[in-house]
Formats: sequence, C-alpha cells, structure tokens
Amino acid sequence: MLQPHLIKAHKEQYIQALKKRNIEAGALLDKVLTLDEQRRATQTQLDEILAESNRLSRAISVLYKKGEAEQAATAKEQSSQLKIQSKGLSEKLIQVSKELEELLYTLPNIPHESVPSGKSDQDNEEIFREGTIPDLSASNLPHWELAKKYDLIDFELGNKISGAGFPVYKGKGARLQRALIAYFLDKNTQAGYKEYELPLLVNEASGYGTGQLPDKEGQMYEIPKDNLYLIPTAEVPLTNLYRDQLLEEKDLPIALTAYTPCFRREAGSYGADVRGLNRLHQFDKVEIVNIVKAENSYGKLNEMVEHVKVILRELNLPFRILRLCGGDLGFTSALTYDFEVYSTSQERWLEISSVSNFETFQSNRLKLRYRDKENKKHLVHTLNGSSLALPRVLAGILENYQTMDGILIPEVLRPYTGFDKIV
RNA sequence: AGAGAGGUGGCCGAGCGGUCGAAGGCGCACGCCUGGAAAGUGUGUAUCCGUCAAAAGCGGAUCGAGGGUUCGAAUCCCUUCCUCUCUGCCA
Repeated sequence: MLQPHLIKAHKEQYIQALKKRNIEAGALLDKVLTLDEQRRATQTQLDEILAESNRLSRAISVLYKKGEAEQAATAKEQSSQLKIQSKGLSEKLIQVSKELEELLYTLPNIPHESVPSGKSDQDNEEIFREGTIPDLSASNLPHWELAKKYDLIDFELGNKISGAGFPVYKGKGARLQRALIAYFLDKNTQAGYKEYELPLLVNEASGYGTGQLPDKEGQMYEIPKDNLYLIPTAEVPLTNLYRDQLLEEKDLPIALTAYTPCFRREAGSYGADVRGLNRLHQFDKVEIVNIVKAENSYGKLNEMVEHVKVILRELNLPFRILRLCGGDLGFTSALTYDFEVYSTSQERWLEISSVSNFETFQSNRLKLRYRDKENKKHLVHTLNGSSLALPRVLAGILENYQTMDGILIPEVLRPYTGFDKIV
C-alpha cells in the first residue's frame, strides 16, 4: 500500500512511474491527497473537542469533591453537548479514513526505475541466458507423454478424485517430487534461510497483509464457513509471520524458507498452455522470503537471483532471466525477475521462479517496522522468490533429460532419489 | 461440540467507576559503586494519530476486538475472537 505523505512528496515521479503499468494515476493520486487532507483536518477538530471534554470531566470530579453540585451539573450539560459534536466528527473521521484506505488498496506498487514499459509478457526484457538446449532428435516427447510412458504422473486419476489440475504423482514420480523439495530446502537452508512448516489455510487479515486481498480474491480457494483461504503461495503465511511487528535493528536481516503446496483457482486459461504440468490448481513450491532494511533490498534481490541461478545451474537446465515490464509486473511488486526453463519438447520457455522486491508496499500493509539506534521507526523492505516451483522444473527435467532408454536424473538429485534413471 | 475460568506494557502481575498510560517486580539501557564483574544503588524504559519543515513540546487514542451505559470506563452491560481447565470426538 502506498503512503500518502510519499505521494505528496513525489507525485509527478509516481505518475510517470505508474505510466509504465499503463495507468493514468494523476486523478487518483489527487484524490488520495484530498482525502488525506480531510482526514487530518477532521482528526485535528475531533482532538480539540475531546481535549475540552476531558478538561470538563476532570473539573466535574473536583467540583463534586468540593460539594459544588450545581456547577457540576452545568459542566455535565456542557460535556453532553460536546459529546454530540464529537460523535459526528468521529463518524466522519472513520468514513474518510475508510474511503482513503479503499482507494489506496486499488493502487499498485510504484515500479522501480529499471522496469521497462510494456503492455504484456511480450515486452519483458531478457537479461540473462545460460545452459545448452539438448539435442533430442532421438527421443522427443513432451512431459505429459513421458509421465504416462514411465507411469510417473496420473492426470486422469486426479481428475477422478478432485478435478482437472490436480495431478497424482506415482512411484518414481512421487519420489522425484520429494527429492526436489528436500534438495531445494537444503539449498535454501545452506544459504542461511530458516526453515518453516506452515498452515496452509490463512485468515483474511493475512490475505490483506501480503496483498492477495482485496486485489486477487478470485485466485484463492475460499472456505466461507470458517472464513479461511487456501494459500496460493507460502509467501502468505511466511511473510505474515511478521505482521504487526516492531523489530529491533539487530533482528535484521531475516531470511525464511518453507515448502508448501499451493492452491490456485486460475480461472480462464485453456489449450496447450495448460497441458500437463504447465498450469495446475494444486502444486508444490519452496519459497524464500527476505526482510531487510531499505538500503539493502536491491542488493538482496540480486543475491536471490544468484541463489536461484546456482540451483538451476546445478540441475543443469537451460534457463533465462527476464526483467518484467510494467504491464506484466505484479500488483505488489516494484521489480520482478522471472526465471524460465526451456522446455525442449514444447519448444517454449516455462516460468519456474519469480523473484520480487516489494519495497515497503507489503510492510506498510503488514505494519512491519524496525527501530534503529536513534529509536526511529522505519518500514522494512520485503522480498520473496520461488526457490523453486516444482511442476515446471519437473517438466523441464523430464523433457531435457530424456533419452532413448529412459530419463536420467540430474546428478545433484541422485542422493535424494536413490536412483539415477527412470526406465 | 458442551461446562467453567481468563485475556492488562518486552515478560510477570496489581488495579474492578474519577489526574490510570496504568502500582510493584523481572528484563533492558545509561550512570554511580568496583581493579574488573556480581551484588547494591540512581535514572530512564509502549504504540499509533494530529499539530510542526523537523525535533522538543502540546493535544488525542489505545488495558484482546467491536458496540453500549456515564460528565467520566482497564473497571459496569452486550456482541465477538482467542487462550486455559474439565467432558465429548479424533490423527
């Protein structure tokens, strides 16, 4: 959530930056400033009346002790009048504040200066590419056919017990999933991330804290009876661990990781894009979250990018890194790098990780601050990234490691799988 | 799910209608004492909002949350959430 005082100070800059998201924000920002002005003016008026009311109350107490009942009665009458006034102002304050908050909820984060303009994923900027695309002239099946051939994943069974987008992993397929989760968690904890196991259902406040609500309500599965949501990513419970906290400077930086299943309703996309593991309602992901001081957040973002790079390098998968353009940038993010693995059989790039800096956008909603040595309070910067999302990594491995007589397992995973080939 | 008890500052814990943002203790910070430390001792130690260029100061709000009674609520009433104990159910 943006902060009115910063909007005031950097209005023109914000308007320009939001143009990268193809948003004309001038009128909206003016509306924010007007509402904020109203809010503060109302607060000041209300405070004055309450101050007078408090003075009277104290006076009444003194009058009673002296036994001056008549004067006390007069004061009571005055106080009652003030109360009527304060009630009106107090309602106005609540109303204006609510209006301001609702407006702020509709405004996305300000893109970082390095974010390119653009309308869609076509305009994302490739900044890095590594790995060799294997020659699959001998054997070249897409992962959903490989999954069937080697009996690793059963989409029909998932369809029967749940519905489309809920795959069933079997045998070595299931074992490979477990191996990937363990391997990713190990890489993350070795890099200093603290491991968590988290609730998969969260309350409404958590949804607001990380920005899934009210913006992306339709993306989450809901359990209205208990007013809970299934998490679309571990980011939600992991970051919300620190909601409403005032940290000490020495507590920072904080680095967290967790494996969770993720649940996404993802309505509205059909065809080849969603075949096999490409898009699912339930999938596994290992997430990393960083909570840092503002001055360190872009350095940390680069560290996260390097961290994910190392993992993909170890898995020996061909990948590239994109800097997302304004039109493709997530609502809460200031700068996002997407990692994509090349799916040789599908002849397309598959997104497998998204690493973002939210600056203060989340921490402002979360009320997550730290106190420095001078006792001043600052919002922290929050960052997160997938490290990594499983299904498309699995797709990439199956497709890129296929041979005539089986699928090889990447070296680094063999200690986790206990086998080196799927035949 | 049923019955009971309770939610107060970083923590423990008093207060049960009138200068209560809240006694006392612990913890923490700084000072004194000490060769150094412990002990002892003194001082300080919540958050948010407004006013201000900013700080200080001043004003307002906050004792789980929301509402009510009252001139005045941590204290009384209602609603709600959470925790604990017992019973039930259960991996």
